[in-house]
Amino acid sequence: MAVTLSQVAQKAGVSVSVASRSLNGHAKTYRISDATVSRVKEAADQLGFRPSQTARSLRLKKTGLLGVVVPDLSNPFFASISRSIALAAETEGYSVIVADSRERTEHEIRMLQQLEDRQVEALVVCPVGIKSEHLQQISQRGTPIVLADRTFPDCDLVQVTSEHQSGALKATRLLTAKGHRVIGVLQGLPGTLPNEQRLRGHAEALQEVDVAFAQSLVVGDNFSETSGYDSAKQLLRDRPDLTAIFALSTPNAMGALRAAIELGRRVPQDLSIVGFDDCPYADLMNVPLATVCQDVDRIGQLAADLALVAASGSKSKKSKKQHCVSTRVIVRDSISRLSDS
Amino acid sequence: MAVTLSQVAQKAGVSVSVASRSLNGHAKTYRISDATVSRVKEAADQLGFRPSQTARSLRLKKTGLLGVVVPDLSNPFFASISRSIALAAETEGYSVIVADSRERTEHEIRMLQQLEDRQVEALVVCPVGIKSEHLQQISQRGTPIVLADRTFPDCDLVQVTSEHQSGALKATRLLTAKGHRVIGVLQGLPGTLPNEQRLRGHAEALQEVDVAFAQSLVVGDNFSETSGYDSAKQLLRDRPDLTAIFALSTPNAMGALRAAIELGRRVPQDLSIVGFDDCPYADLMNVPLATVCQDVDRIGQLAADLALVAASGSKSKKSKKQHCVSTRVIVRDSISRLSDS
DNA sequence: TCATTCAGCACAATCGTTTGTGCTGCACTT
DNA sequence: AAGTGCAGCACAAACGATTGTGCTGAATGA
Repeated sequence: MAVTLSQVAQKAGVSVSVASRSLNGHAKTYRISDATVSRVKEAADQLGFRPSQTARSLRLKKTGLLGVVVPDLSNPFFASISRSIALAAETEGYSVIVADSRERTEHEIRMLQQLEDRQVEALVVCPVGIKSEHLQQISQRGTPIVLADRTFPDCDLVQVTSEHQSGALKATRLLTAKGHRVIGVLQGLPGTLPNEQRLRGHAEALQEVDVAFAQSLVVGDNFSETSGYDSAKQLLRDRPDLTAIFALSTPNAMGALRAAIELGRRVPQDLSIVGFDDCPYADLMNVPLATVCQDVDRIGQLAADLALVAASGSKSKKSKKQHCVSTRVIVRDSISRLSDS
Repeated sequence: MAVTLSQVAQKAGVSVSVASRSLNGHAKTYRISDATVSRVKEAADQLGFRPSQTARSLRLKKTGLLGVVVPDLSNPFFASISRSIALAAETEGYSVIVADSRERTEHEIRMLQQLEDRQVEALVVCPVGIKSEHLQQISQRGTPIVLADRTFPDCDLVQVTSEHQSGALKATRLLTAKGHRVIGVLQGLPGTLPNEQRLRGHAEALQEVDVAFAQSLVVGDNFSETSGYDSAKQLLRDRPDLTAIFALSTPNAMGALRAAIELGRRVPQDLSIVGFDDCPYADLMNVPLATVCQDVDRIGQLAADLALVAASGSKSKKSKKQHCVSTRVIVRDSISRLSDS
């Protein structure tokens, strides 16, 4: 159906090799006359020739494809990351294949396999779970891989992550500065680097005001709204002395907000809430949620750039592995000063 | 780097053709002995053979790729559509390349070109703008194309769209039922099918209560928040008699909400607002926004299915062109009964 | 014993590019 | 006039798979 190079060559009255070189700008180095070049170009134009990317991928061993795997594309956080990756990739002439692992490692593995088979030149993965062997294997098999968001402490893959610890530090400080001392934490997936670093930052802020970090105040087991809702509800019942909640994700925070409303706790009068990550229209929320927000665009762009650099040879293994993107605190109305009664 | 079929063949002591057929289940039809088949399979396993998708794409003229173009991947609406497309495609063994047209026709054209060059087997496009020639051309060149969300009235491409008119009818009825008669409309991009059909539904609802549709109450020129904000602010100033606003998109509605707050108009006491499309956590908003929501999952799934069916031959042009997905009204607190003062 | 048959495989073309190398003339030189 | 050089192109081998067809040898029949 599509017009091929040999048809162009035929129309121009030359061989395919000459046609190829004429169109690729290799004319000079292969001594092809200007007259021939323009004849070829004209023929190509007239026929509407478009080189088959599939064929050149095979020949050049370069697919121009970047694989992206995220846990949930409908989550604005991952959607934004995917977007910035796609935009960054496009400026380099790459296309991105996105895959949704549906928060399941088994799917993640399958999607990665598929992408590897398609010979993507590099991968950007926001992993689910806490194991990284399958990722390391891919890397060892030769496909450069960049981890974003949920990375692994002990793993030597290239990683892009936010400054979780200092972000959490700043978040908790917002609370301690207002007098809060009994602060519940709605955590995400335990064992993941973001979660642990945020906990550490939280503990650090507590230490600044001489409060001991209490594991009993840390509840929840993943980044979802259900986890936030359930564990917040439990915590609010168990600990009447609780005056504030630090939620380690936006869904967690929304779950907390919902729980608070249902339990008749007014935010921020009865309960202050700080979240992690922003969400669209957060300022128009029931209670505009104070939060530490990550620079999703930068994360995506950086991850894409690192992946593409890795793809373009440069097998100098000495390049930096850990890349951190700074966070930004957004103060909104969900925090109130604790009346020292 | 990767292990090829010929390596497998060599290890098994057979020719590539035998190896190929052994692994593809064509053994019987080509009279290959069971012993040979298992030898080949074992060799493939041991070497970790994975067939090059690039090579088989070239040979089979099937890339197994589905192209998706959306105006803004960070918009939850398009993110969700992309996700359901990706999930649907995956079950059929397809991978999807997503491209973000950044709300610009010029980018859309470029992305489409790129996808065509990559020989995607079908396209799902949420077009920007109001021209469809470039889309028709692609279709004519042989790549099946399915339009979603923003479709074109006069165009004979396969389309998946919501029941905009009946949706808008239901939305406006929410307002007229509460006594509202002077209703401002924050419209999206004029000329697009969703916009026009929603306007028609709105007018239909007005007619039911014997109110003439007034063009002067229709403001705005695209689906963005800025458009909603600016035009709402203007409208609220110009028309003190206005008691309600129907926003034709979520960003438009959010802009209106922001404008209302800034102008000191309480929602819903002073001003009722109804939106189109839902957004995450809408129920936790400042004013939980009543809205007509589209079934994004269904839209994506349907679009993907149609695209893939079109890709799989079935050149029976007699298949249905226009596909409609029903909408659902979500009543929330942003509407109040008009006190008949 | 010779021809026929078919099981079991190998050969080679093909998909559409890119690219190393070889071939043909013409213009030179001496 | 024979050799040298180079401009200008064509040939053909890859890339890694799929697939139509041809080849070989053993088993069968007569």
